[in-house]
Amino acid sequence: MARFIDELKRTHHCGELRASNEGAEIVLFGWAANHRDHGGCVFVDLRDREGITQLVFDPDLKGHGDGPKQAYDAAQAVRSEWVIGIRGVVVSRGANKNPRLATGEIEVRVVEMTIFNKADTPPFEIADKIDTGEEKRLQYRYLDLRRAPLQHMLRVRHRINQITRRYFDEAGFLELETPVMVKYTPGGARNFLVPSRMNAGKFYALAESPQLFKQLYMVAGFDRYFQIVKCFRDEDLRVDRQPEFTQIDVEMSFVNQDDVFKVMEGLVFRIWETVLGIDLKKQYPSGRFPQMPFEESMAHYGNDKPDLRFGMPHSDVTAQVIEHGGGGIVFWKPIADKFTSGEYRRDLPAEIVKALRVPAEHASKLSRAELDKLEDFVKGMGSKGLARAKVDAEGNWLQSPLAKTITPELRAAINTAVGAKDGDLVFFQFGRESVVQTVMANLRIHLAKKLGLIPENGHGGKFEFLWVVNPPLFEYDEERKGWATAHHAFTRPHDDCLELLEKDPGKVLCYRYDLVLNGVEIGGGSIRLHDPAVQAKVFRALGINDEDARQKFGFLLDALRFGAPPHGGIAVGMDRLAMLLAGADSLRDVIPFPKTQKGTDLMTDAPGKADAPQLAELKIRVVESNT
RNA sequence: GGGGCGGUAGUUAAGUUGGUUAUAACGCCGGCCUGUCACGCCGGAGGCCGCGGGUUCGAGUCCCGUCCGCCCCGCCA
Repeated sequence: MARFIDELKRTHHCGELRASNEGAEIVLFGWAANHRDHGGCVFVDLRDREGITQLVFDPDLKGHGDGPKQAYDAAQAVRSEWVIGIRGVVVSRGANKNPRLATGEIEVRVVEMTIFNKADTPPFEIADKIDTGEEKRLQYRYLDLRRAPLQHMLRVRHRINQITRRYFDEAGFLELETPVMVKYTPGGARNFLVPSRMNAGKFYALAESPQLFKQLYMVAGFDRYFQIVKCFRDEDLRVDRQPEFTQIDVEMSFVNQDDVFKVMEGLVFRIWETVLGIDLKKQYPSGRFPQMPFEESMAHYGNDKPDLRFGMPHSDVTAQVIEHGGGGIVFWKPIADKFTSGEYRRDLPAEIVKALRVPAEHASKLSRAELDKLEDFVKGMGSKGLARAKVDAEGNWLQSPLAKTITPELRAAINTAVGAKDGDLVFFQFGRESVVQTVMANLRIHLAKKLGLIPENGHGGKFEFLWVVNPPLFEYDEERKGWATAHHAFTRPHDDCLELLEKDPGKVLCYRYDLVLNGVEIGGGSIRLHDPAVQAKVFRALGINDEDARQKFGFLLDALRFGAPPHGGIAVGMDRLAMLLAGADSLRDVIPFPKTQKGTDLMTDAPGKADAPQLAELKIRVVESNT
């Protein structure tokens, strides 16, 4: 029998002792966070997941035999991150209280100690705030995870999981699982492939989402489904994109878009209440989040995930430019000429002109050098340059390459459109719509950060939720010269758009929706297309023939013919939700063992090579490419 | 696939127009110290300057290539 663990069981965690425990004899286990040897006595800060308790090793502690002396002798050798167990007595710190510590009123006089394990000197300090680079932290992730901020973030995940399960269970949803290894189908996100040994030469795909299976659950009559599920996508990574991530996946039968919104709003309200103690009812008294049409979001923010914590919307001034025939600006004339009808048509691959007004109070904070640097910023996104104009009290444009040639009429029209006032600064971007939108969307955020217009994330931060609704069902694919689905082929078009499916596909809107929080898309879904007749029309508009359709979605098409109820759903990115809740800047901070931007794991060195026998079994030959 | 930033003791960084012994802080090791809690004081050790080539009398510094990390575009629900 070992003295500690077998005989002496842990009585408390390191975060829970208070003045009320004075006099108690307790047993603590944990890691030595810090040691301060004062010659005559030794202090050790003992840490476990609940907090820190100060231990005092005093060789002259009376009434406990020679235990304290032995513990003191051993404690002198204790170093950072050694794992120890102690038996001791809780005493008041008297005048030496530490208000920064939850347990700061007391300390534990150690009577007996064991060293469970020594530790190498850690490569970085296990402290709340460290300046160690992420590379090192990921390499020693298990040490990084010992730090309180990361422990906190993983607790946030735990809370979200528990709340989500309880919420959906109470609302009559069933938590059902879907396969992770699924059939590979081209199109959409790239799949991770898993070779099949028993079917050599063939591959499973790791599911990029449970989409089709949750729809089949609806066909099977389960009515309300949810799952907290890992998904996999082999696409390039970003600060908010990981190759494997977790979704809160939901599907419901006999519902419309608004029914889905209500369910998800209820969940989000409860998560905010429980995790942050924030009552979102104060911000959204109706219990509902605001909605914005996709079209409006693109026009004012350049993307479908606007950050509404600050203003500075864009103005699309293409119509004005067209009306004035380019208004004397050489580069704008061709844009105007394309639209001889004078009608701005979003359904064609277009070139557009957008303006972004920075109000005078902020514009004055930007130096000439900073403004010039913005040029490099936009060029990195495919833009050729960034024209700007300072507006004076009469509406004249100063310090601007556009000022010399622009007609007073167009200048006035643009001033009106953007609401320009004395001292304002207006940025312009023109050219291919996709580039202009990307550049302007990023410029707006970049400027807001630079100007300090974005409040901090997390506790005490600002949370701006938004549903972006009614996007077009199709996007024009300029490479393929045809229409493609903006999402997937099973999104339901608006009923009043059905006729347009054949006549003018670009104008067809659909029941698809994104939930946006602070400029991050935290969820998206749609009402599905359950009517085979409409389905056929959509495929026709997409130029998908029956054979293709059968190849890709055969089983779903079959299922839809066997009595599919009207249904729809949504998937919420759990990691992104946790990131915003915890006030983290990166998904990697809320994922216990994240991948790097190249998809590698710096700790385990995954992915790795497979050995020859296994590859042979799979009938896979690895070709080294030297090109 | 493209654009940008970075890589120097265990960690984070400095390193001038290329110049002889590559700095600092924290950490680490040793010593001293009964009240610290970012303990303090004294002393010490610690370097493949990412890697490979080149230019040069001489390269952390300049050039070429390459690897790794980060941010963004493309891509991606």
